[in-house]
Amino acid sequence: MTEIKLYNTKTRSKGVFTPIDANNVRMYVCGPTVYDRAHIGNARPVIVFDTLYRLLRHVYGVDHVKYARNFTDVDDKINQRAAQTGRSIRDITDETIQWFLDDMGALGALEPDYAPRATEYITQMIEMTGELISKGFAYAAEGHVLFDVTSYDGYGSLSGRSIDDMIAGARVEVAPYKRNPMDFVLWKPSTGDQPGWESPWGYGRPGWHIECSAMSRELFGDTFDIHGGGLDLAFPHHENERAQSCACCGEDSFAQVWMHNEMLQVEGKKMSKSLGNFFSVRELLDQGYPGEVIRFVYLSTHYRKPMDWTEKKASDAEATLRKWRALVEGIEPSPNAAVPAVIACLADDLNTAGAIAALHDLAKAGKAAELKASAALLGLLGDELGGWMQDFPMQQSDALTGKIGDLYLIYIELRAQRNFVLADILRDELNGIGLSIVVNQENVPEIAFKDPRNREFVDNQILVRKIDEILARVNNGS
RNA sequence: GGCGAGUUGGCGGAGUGGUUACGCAGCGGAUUGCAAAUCCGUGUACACGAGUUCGAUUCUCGUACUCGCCUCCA
Repeated sequence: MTEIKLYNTKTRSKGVFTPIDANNVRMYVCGPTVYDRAHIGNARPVIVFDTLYRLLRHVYGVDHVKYARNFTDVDDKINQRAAQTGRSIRDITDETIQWFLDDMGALGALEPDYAPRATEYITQMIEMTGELISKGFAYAAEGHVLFDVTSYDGYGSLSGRSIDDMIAGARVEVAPYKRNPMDFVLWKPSTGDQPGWESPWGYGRPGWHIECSAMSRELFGDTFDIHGGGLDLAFPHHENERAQSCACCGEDSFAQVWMHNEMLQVEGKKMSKSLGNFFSVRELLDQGYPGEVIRFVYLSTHYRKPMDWTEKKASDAEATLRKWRALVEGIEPSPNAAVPAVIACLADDLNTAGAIAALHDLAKAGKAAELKASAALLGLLGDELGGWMQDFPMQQSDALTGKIGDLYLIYIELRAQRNFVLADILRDELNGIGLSIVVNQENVPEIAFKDPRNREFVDNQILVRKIDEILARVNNGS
């Protein structure tokens, strides 16, 4: 069996992954708060852990791996959105969840085995909160229930912080009902217009962190294998999750391996609305970047390094995928033809960049079946993401098609007359307006759009006019 | 202030105590009317200083710089 090594945030080292039960490998990944379209940063953990999911299924068998990713559908941002728009919370969360699934599906992400919604596990959260109180790790005060961070010795060990240092930093919400400023909310009161549930501590709603503890316990039991998410979640979210669960269920309970992906930047800068480089996955897709290209770009950088989204990378990725897809077209890979070199890279703490290099080797050697089977482990070159190769978003008008036909005939004629000077001028001019004309191996010219997704082409009339101008100049020259 | 990560050839980006990453671009050649595509060939890079070592880009320490988290955030 392939030996998988993973970097564990908890131990700050890479180690051999040994599942608790190889027949039931369990992975829990923090999913989105559903109030808006997923931005491109949200996509990183989805793609990273989707790739890990594929590897685990490859190694342990499809039926022996379970993957859960939650939807946080109770949150003040959602409440705010509801208040602003006058829509119901359920309406907003339903719609956003579907968006998320659609957008991530477009990136080739498999759907997890479980996609629990927080609001469907309130009972379990209330139960766990009560358990924490009775075990002396939490206390009720003014309608709130708070976790007492000083009651749990291991608090801070996951993210490498000490309570004293953090209090010194003094960036915590101070509240009169807190015994310690670092104490965090398990349950809080709701007023009339906020979502809420009856509880032993009054009408209220859960704090953010308790949902993952309660849901992973319900789905996976007190202990499971891998917990993943973005590095920004390490503190406070994961620290608090772990404190709750380990306090409640025992020190060695909860996740055995903690994995965190690094953050994403755009053209070298932190993504932010003020810089104007903040965009959703949907926007990227609508701009014409195929989901597979986006996925390839993400996988080109190791998940524990900051990743920069750039147009250059996207166009490089597209060129590579075009080549590879041409190579594997019509190839039926044998199910287990994935190449050891690729598997070995992925098994080494998900070295996707190394795996891609190994795929390049296969492509260079012309090993199409191996390439296709190996790429499938990274969720690439499958039929489900291949549509973009045929896509031709630009609609051609009859007038444009006719003009291109004219150009084609003229070019052939010029070459037949061996009037290469004029033929080359025509070609250069066409290049200038985004049309390429290339003579193939059979000596037949082919006209193509250099960038079929170029927005300027949407207006065919402009292109027709430009072609007319070129034709006029060429005719004058003849 | 606290915690952490990074600095690799023109660009992107892996990895390794001594041997070619890989991709793109570039350069040379084949091919072509010229191109494009394709094929062949080509690059000795690892922030700086010190230490460990027979030998360090790779380990240790320090310096500089960059970045992230500590507040909702993947």
